[in-house]
Amino acid sequence: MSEERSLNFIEEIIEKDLANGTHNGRVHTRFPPEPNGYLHIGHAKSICLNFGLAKKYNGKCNLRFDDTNPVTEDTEYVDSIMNDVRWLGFEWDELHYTSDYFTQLHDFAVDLIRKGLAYVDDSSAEEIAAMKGNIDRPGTNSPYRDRSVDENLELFAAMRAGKYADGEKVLRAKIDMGHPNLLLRDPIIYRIKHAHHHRTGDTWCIYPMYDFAHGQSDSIEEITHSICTLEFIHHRPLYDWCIEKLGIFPSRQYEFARLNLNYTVMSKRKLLQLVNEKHVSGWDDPRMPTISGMRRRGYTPEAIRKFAETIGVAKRENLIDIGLLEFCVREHLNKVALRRMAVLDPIKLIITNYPEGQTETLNAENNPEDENGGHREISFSNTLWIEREDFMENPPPKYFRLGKGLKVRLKHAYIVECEDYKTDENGNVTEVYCKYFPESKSGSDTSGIKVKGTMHWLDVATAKEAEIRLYDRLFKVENPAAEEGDFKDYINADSLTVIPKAYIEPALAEATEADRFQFLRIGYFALDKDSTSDKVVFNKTVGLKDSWAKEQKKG
RNA sequence: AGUUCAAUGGUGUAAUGGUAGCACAACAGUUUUUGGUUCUGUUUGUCUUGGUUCGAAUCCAGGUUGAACUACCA
Repeated sequence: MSEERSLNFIEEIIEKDLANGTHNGRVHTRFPPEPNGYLHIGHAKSICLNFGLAKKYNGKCNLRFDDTNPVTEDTEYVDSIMNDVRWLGFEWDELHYTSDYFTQLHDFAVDLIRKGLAYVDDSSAEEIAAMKGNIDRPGTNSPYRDRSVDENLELFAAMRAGKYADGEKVLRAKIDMGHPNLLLRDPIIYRIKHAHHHRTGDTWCIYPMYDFAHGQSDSIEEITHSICTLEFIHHRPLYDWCIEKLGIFPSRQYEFARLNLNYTVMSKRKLLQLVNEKHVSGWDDPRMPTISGMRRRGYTPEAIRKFAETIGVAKRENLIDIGLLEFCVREHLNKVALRRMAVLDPIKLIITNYPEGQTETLNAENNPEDENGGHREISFSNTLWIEREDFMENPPPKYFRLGKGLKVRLKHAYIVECEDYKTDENGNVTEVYCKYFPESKSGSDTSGIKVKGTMHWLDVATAKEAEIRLYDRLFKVENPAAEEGDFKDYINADSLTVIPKAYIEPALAEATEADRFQFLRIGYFALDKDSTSDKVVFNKTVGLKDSWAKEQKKG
């Protein structure tokens, strides 16, 4: 059904498993976010991968909240994550929370103690860190490492019963303090936290660590292919160790390279800082690389899914050009966005030979890319708004817009020729005077006049006002996280431009947040949630390709 | 420094021992009542040194470069 396309390395693994009859041909993945922040475009890559694989191989994909740290997690994030996954176009087969497994996880820990593979350590965090050794020096055994099984059982039960304060004791796996992989030097698997959990409340005061929760949760759900990002590659031996020692369902972990986009940051910690320190208006600020930010800005799920497919999946570190994401957004919006006219920086155009007070209604197509897109009516008169940059007093060659003696077509209307203009005391152009050619009406042009340029415009009498917000990249450098010093030093101070009073077609006043528009010759726009009945606000999603701007840059 | 992973045009990603392809970007045209869109064409690449082989981007060895790992975070 789909065109020939090569497999990524994970698909190859799956197809090999399928061919070998591993798990009886069953494919089951999961997307396991921690509910401690909003999802971003990097998560979108992972979501598309995990849910996409399940769909492709007729399998299942779970959504599982990895909520083992009560102090950072919250239901606000749970709700936003579910909303974002659905908005992207995916539905989970099973919904789980790691916290639902707390009892089983606790029993796994007891099992490990019984097998002599875990012990309670009374050392402080500092002492444990000191005994850990480092990259080129082996660690040393804890003095508590050889406690008896019975003593460990008793102590762990006391930990669970709340007999100790936070940090007083931990449960550690007994592996090898000399192991070159630091994660295998007797990792902590349970810690004491007298904290309220967003789902289990005060039932527990001990919580499992990631490494003692994630793999077992995969195993409990009989996940066949547990896909995560490269930084977890060192955790895999521990993931496998737990499964092997516990003798539970053998889920397998595979790692791929996370998405990096230039001119932005992608870590939840950094995004949280931008929000908390008010560098942006919130998690859904249209400049944020979050799903909610992109949604608010006007990106579509189709565009994001296409992007995820285009960038591929591999193990090589990457830094993807934001231009590719924008290309995917334009590509989709070009097909679906309704064409409308808007003037962002207005000056008046007065048609001197068009009768004062006369109005006519013109018919304009909604989308030239869509035959069934229909038409709308727009009004025309002798006084119009046009874009300031569409007129020049001294136009250079190849300028296909207005200037004294130059002719252009007004989109869907007539051809006009500029005869004069007026400036204010500062020399700024305020009005442009043109004559129009009555026989050049769009659709019934018998004038025989050929023009190079077509401009957008608005009838002053019927145009409505709107606030328009323009966005630029949030950072001035390609990779702020890799730069010297604080990443926030590289924030682009001009990333937001607000145009308080622009003009739009009357029909646009009725827009909803679900609509997508192309403002002719400017770019794609979507209604912002800040809109009220008196004031509509539009966000610029992304600009149109502008080959004139490029031409000018060449000088 | 130890361990692990990776290295293909400017950016991504294919080629699974047999013609280095695709997308974006760039450039030149084409089309166009959006300087949008469409269509066509062009430029640019296998980290390095050896080895195996009739044949290596692919396999092997050494080197180089980059990344990750030393939270009671995930």
